[in-house]
Parts: sequence; C-alpha cells; structure tokens
Amino acid sequence: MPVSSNHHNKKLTIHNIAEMAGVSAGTVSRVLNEQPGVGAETRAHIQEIIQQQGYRASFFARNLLARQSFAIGLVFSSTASELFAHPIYPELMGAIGDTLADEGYTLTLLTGSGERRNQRLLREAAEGRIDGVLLPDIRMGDEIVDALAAQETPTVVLGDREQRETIGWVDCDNDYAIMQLVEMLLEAGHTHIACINGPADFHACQLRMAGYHTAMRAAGLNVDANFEQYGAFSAEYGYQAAASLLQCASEKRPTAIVAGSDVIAAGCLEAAKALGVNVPEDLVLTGFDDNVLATFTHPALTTVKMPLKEMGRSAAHMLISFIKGEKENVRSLVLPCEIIVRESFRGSVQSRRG
Amino acid sequence: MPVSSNHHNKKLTIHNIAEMAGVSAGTVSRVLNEQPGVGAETRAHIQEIIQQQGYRASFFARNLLARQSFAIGLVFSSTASELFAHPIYPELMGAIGDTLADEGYTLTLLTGSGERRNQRLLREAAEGRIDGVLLPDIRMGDEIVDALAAQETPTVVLGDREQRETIGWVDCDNDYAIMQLVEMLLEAGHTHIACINGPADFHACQLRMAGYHTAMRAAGLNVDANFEQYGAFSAEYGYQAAASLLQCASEKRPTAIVAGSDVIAAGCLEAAKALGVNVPEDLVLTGFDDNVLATFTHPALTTVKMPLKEMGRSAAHMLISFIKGEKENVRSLVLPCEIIVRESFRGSVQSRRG
DNA sequence: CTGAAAGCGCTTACAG
DNA sequence: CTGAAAGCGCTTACAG
Repeated sequence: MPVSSNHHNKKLTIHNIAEMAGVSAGTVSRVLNEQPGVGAETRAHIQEIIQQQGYRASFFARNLLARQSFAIGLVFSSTASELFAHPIYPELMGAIGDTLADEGYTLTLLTGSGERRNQRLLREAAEGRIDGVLLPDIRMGDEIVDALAAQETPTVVLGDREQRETIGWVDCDNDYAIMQLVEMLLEAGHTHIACINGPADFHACQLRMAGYHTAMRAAGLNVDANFEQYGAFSAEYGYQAAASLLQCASEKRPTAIVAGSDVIAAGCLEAAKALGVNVPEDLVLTGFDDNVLATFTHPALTTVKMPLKEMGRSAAHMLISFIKGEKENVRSLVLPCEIIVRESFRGSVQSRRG
Repeated sequence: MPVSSNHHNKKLTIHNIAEMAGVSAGTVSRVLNEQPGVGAETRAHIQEIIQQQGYRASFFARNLLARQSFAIGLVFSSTASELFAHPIYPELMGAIGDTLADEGYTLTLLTGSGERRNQRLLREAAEGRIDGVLLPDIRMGDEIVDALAAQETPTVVLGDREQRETIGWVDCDNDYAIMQLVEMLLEAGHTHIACINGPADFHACQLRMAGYHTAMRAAGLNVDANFEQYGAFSAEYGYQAAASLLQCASEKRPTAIVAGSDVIAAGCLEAAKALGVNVPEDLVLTGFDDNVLATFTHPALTTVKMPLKEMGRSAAHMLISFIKGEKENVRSLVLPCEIIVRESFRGSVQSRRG
C-alpha cells in the first residue's frame, strides 16, 4: 500500500474545497478572506478542510480583479561582474527587499542590459507582472527612464535626479560629502589636490566632481586639467591615473588624491607604493563607498559611507506610495553621507569635529 | 489644450481592441499568440491597432490557464549585511538571473530569515506565484528544505547536498580544493598546518574541513585539536584564532594556516602582522572565495575560486527541468573549484602544475 | 447566513 | 477564416 501518494492530486481549487465542505464556492471565498457573514460552525468546518488539504487560493485568479501584482521590479544595468566590483548593491538590495516584504510586496530582479533588458522591463510592467520599478544604477540619459515615464509605470530612480512627472528619485549628498573631504584637506594645508573619479556617465560621479570644484573654488584655487579625471570604478584605472600624476615634476605633483571609490583608491595606493611614495606621509588618499577592502589596505582608507539602508527603504516607500496613487507624496529625497576617517588621511578632522 | 492626456485611459482589454478592429476577442487572441487561421488583412489590421494602442495582454489572465508563473524564487537566509560580508552572492545571482531570463523565467528575490521568511516562501509557492525555488545559502538542517519537499515545490539547493526526492543540488568540490591546498603545503614541507574555518552549520565548511583531514591523514599526520576550528566568516574571528595559535610555544605553532574564507584569512594576516610574524616567510596563508580584497592585502592571498557562474547556470537549468517535469534530469552536480596562487603561499605549486 | 450568477481578462475547442 | 460560448480560479453584488 503506497503511503503518501495522496499528495499527488493536482492543484486544489476553491470548488473542490466547497464540495468537500458541502457549501458553495462563495462561502469558501468569504472564509478565505476573513469576511463576515458566515456562520461560526460553517466557518470552522471550512477552515478545517482548508487546513487539512493545505489549500491556497491561486494568486493569479485572486488578483485578476485587483489588477495588481504586488511585485516591483528592481533593475540592474550592470552585469554581474560589475555588481561584484561595486559592492554597494547587496546592502541596497537587502534594505529594499526587507521594506517591500514588510509592505506585502515582492521583489522581482531584472539583470542584464541593453535593448533586450529594456524591452523585457517595459513588457513586464505593461503586462502587469510588476506594479512599479526601482532603478538603482542607471546611467545619465538612459532612455529607459523616458520609456517608463511614457508608459506611466510608477518609477523611482536611486542615485540620480531625474525631473519627470511620474518619476521620483532618492539620492545621497555625494557633492557635499566630497566638498567636506576637500575642505578638510585644504585645512590640513593641501593645495595640490587631485580628483580621480569614476565614470562620467554616473550622475553620482558628476556630483562628486562638483563638490570637489566647489571647495577648490571657494579656496580660490585653480584646478589643473589633469587633476580632475573621470575613469572607471577599477583598481587598474586608479593605478594608471595615480602613477602618471605621481611621476610629474614635484611642484605639479598632487599631495592629496580624492578617489571616486575605494577600489580606485586602492589602485592609487598600489601606484604610490610602487613609486615609493608613502601614504599618508607624502600623499594622503580618500575613497568612497566604505567597501570591506577599505579596512584591509595599508593604510586603511578614509572614505565616505552612503546611507544605503535609508536610501533603499525610502525608495521602496516612495514607490509604493506612487503605486497606491497617494496624492501628497514626496517625489525627491537627498540623504546624508557619512565620512569615515582612517589612516590614509586623518588631517584636520579632529579639529573639525571637536 | 492638454497635449498628452489621451494616455490616461484605463488599462485596455482584449475586448477593447476587438471592438476597435471590428472583430471578436478570439480573433485578437489568435493574432496575439501568432496562431494560424486569421486572414492576412485582418491580422495586419489588428496588429496595427495593438501597436498604436500599446496594448499588452494581462499576464495574470493569460496564465490563469497555464497555471504557471514563470517566476522562480531565489531565497537568501542571510541578512543584507551578511550578504555584504560574503561576496560570492552577487556573482551567483547574476548568473542565475541571466540564465533564467534566457529561458523566459523571472527571478523573485526573497530575503529575510526565520519563520516569517519561511511562511512567506511556502505561501508564494503554494499560491503559484513562483514555480520553483533556488536556495543558495541554506544552513545544514534548515527545516525549510523539508517543508518545500512536502509541498512538492521544485527546489534546487546550492552549496549543500540534500538527498530528497523532489530536491536537487549543485555544489562545488570544496573538499577536494582544500585537500589539494593542504597537499601543496605538505609537499612544501609543512607539518604544522591549521584550518581556521567558517561556521560549522555550512555544509561547505564541513566539506572544507573534511578535505583538510583527508590530506593530513594521508600524510600520516595527527591533527591537534586546536588546529581545527570552526568559527565565523569574519576578520575578527580570523584575527582571534590566528593570534592565539601564533602565541603558542614554537613547536606547537602552525607554519601554515588554511582559512575558510578570504575575510578570515585577512584577519589571520592582521594578527600575524601585529605579532611580528612575517607572511609568507614565517607563516603561509590561504583563503577561500577569491574575494576582491584578496588582491589588495599584502601579501595578496592564495585562494580558491568557486565556479560561481557555472553553479548558478546549472542550478537554474536543473530547476527549470524539474518544473517542466522532464524525466531524465540530472539531480545533482559537483563542479570544480580553481586554486588561485598569489604571494601568501607560492609553495610547491609550480612543481605540481609543471 | 448562504447560494446562484455574473464578471475579472484571457484562451480554446466547436460551429459555421 | 471568424465568432459565440464555455472555461481558467477566484470574488462580489444580489437574492432569498
């Protein structure tokens, strides 16, 4: 006698349950949705059968009426290896996932890039598989943003500042953070400060550069053309850029480098070591991200920590508010970064904070 | 005159399109699904209207019949900060996401932990929101695996070797990789080799320990009790464990440490530096994961690279084959790791490979 | 308190 | 080649 083959019956429907309980489907539905208007005994009986049969109402059928998927799409433009190199995403993703779960939403992950990814995203939204979209690593001028707007898909961009009707954004004060860092360097007596930045098509990098310029200008200092560079979020780029700068004649050589990421800064550090330049004695150095590796380099990196948890949470809440069609919702938000001081630059921070 | 307010009409249905085209809903459906049996003119006309109206059939309605969601759940037990500390997941996730996209599946991310996460997962599967489940960081004996099996939800576990009927697994040869590493150490003349491992409730860590034992036993060496340790995937743990070992009397001190992760190894390295022990001269050291930080420590870490891309792809394919109910499917798979040699231990590797 | 019926947006035999 | 009708699994007024 086969023991547990009773599990092989195909998916139960509400009608099966109704039949077993000797009631109509409508009554089972009312019990399922904890609606009033069902006799206590009947209700108990139906509940028991539901329990023992392990019945669950089909999500799709249930939501044909509601016309909502209670899912939101989280879209990454980067490939997996880029994600790997830029480690802010896991934390962001975790915060978004937790918030959505609390609000009863599900998270759909969309990776890949290019036209194919875009078509997929647009379709999923149009088909109603996702109710809204979160874009955490969009490049400047990515046409997906306009396409989403045209389709009226509720959308929130992270780390950019799109100004469109149906689109909201959440960012952190990249510019202010770098400005503070440069001011600290200026206070410590540095005048030859270079900014080795990430890619120019990241709005965040533009902001970081802007913060650098603001501080330099306020101090009445000119910025040498090769002291302001856009590149890639890679150690190789950091190495190259720093090496070429450090080989200049001493009066044109930077005494401080503000890097666009910790990985870039780590590359700069390697270059300095290779050229016998001591950090922080002969060159001070700062990063961005508060990447794990920032604590393992020698010296450990002074860096900027983005409020990733808060950004993720805020973006998720904002998007849900869009989806619900709430009227008085916040459509933009800038959250503060935090400067983390370590050995690569301790400068005048103490005095600033004191 | 408001320009683009014509976009505010509520969601179009197949009946609206049918009406506009002067045909029945059935005919529109046939065009939508590229089925034969529609006149060329009619088809063209309907397609034009669909195009111009930007109509997309509702995914939910469409799949009421198919009873498939074409979504699979990717479940993480760890919290976001743990994910952050253990950086194998982004790459795994990317490989899984890309493969699923190619196969027409969507990826639903489920984070969080404990009973709440489990209930959510079980419900999503029972409701038909997801067709199957991928478990990439399950702890040994996690009861979710049995619950999923009881519910007959197609499931594939990564990094563990569950033996159940409806459950498949994909792993890498953690044991063999560590065994190789230890053999290399033995060949280089080491006899005092310690294994500072990750948590004991990760099956991968058990395997790594097993590989260590196998090699030691084969060499006829006894393993001192405090030379085999389980701990946490953290630099702090690595530091503590290494520090206490390195302070022993010289004949009880290890000359080599095989760490359970790069982060642990980085902690060991810090301890060595703090105690004035030179790496690799006085102590050789290996990690696991090929984390970015492994290239930035001094010396850079010899480590083990898991075949994450292949694991992700294989797991996705295996799960889809389960979902499709294919008969002759592979239900288990072990993929090979790769040893990455860097400065922290160059030992007899050359001779092994030569 | 409970049931029969219509409807959600689509698909699919079945007629014609 | 095309349409009318039944059905997918649920919910929701409307009767009784």
